[in-house]
Amino acid sequence: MKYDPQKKLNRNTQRTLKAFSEAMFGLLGEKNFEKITVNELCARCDYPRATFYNYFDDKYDLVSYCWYQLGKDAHLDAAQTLPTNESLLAVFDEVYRLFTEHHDLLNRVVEHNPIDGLLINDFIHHFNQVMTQLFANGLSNHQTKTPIELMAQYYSNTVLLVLKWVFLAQHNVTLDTARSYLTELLTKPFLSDANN
Amino acid sequence: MKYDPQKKLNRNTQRTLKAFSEAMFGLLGEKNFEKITVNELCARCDYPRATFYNYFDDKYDLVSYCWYQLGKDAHLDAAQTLPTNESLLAVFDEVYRLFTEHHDLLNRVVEHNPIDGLLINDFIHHFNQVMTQLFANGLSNHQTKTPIELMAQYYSNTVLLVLKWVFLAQHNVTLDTARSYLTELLTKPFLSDANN
DNA sequence: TCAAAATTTAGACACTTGTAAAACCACAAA
DNA sequence: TTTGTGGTTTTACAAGTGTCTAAATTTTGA
Repeated sequence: MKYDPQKKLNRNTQRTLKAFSEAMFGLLGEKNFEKITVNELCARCDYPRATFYNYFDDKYDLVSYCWYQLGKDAHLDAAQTLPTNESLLAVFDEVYRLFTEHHDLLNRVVEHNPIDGLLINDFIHHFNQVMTQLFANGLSNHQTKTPIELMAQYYSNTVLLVLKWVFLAQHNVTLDTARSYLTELLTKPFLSDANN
Repeated sequence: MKYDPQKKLNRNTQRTLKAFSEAMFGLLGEKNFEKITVNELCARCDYPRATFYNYFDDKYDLVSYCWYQLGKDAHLDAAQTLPTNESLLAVFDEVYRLFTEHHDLLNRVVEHNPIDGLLINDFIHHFNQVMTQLFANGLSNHQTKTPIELMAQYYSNTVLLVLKWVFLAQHNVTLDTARSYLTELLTKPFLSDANN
């Protein structure tokens, strides 16, 4: 991104960013991301090519701005109070809520894009970044042999693994079931040798 | 891949595949993957463009063939005997060994490619696929509330998280330390509320 | 209200991509 | 030796990418 979305932007800039991200969201629901061209995006929102490159480096840049937009109204303050079961699950719940809110967008995206393709990877990766950061802060005064950064990545990874399973791999289980999966994964005390 | 590397290939085909993958390995150590063009690959191994497209769909296709080549001499049979601590760690050890074997290639790659960029994601993803498959087989007669496929993904994810930390994020800790991280992550019985 | 400053747009450019048709080659069977 | 077949290579092409310059337009501040 050439513009920092955190910063105050003038009305014109906001309008342009919105137009492009809406064009992208629209097209994502219609066809494979790889097949989407910059020309197409520009045609859809009726801006010249040069304007696109004025705001974004390329379509990857735009799509990551889209994920930012999509994620920015999640309230993940619970992560600040890590480490507790409750706060971890609270974060999980909130992202579950967010993904539910955009359920039909996600469904349409999954229809046209492979689950392990670049686009969905990128989507997951975006939230992974955000959550890892949050968890790392929350864990900052926690002490373990394992580095905090690694722990944060682990928790974020695992939370998103379950959410990907539910919303992108479309197993569409209830929040309670999803929670029970997450809890089992995180608490399962390693594979027992006496098992089976 | 237009050719199945499992199948027997005639000498010519093998030579061509090898030439292209070596060209790719070479260039990966020299510059960012995004900047590598098909023309460049062809120039390096002195094959015409059309030949490239004869064998691969695009450079992503080639690079995934490269990862396949790199990974194919890992002996991961231990995964068949899941679920036990030992077999999981045995798999971990073996991939650790494999990555150590290619330590300088990985270092060079990391020098030119962002840790969270497309290339390294793809690299991790390749091994994730392979390991998830193995674990899913190993777990097939194991019963839990959580779906087996999800469990397999969880173990594979976590193993690779640590390996990525060590080899790609270049914290370069010893096998023993790496093992202890993995064990702590997998056994840590959730975040305790009484903590800190 | 006007001129300077900044931003947006048009058009062109060099380059890459992936595909397709036709020429070319090697090697086997007749 | 001839002929056919399969694969490789040449060449050409349509389309997309990202960059650049200059012109047009908008914004800003005096």
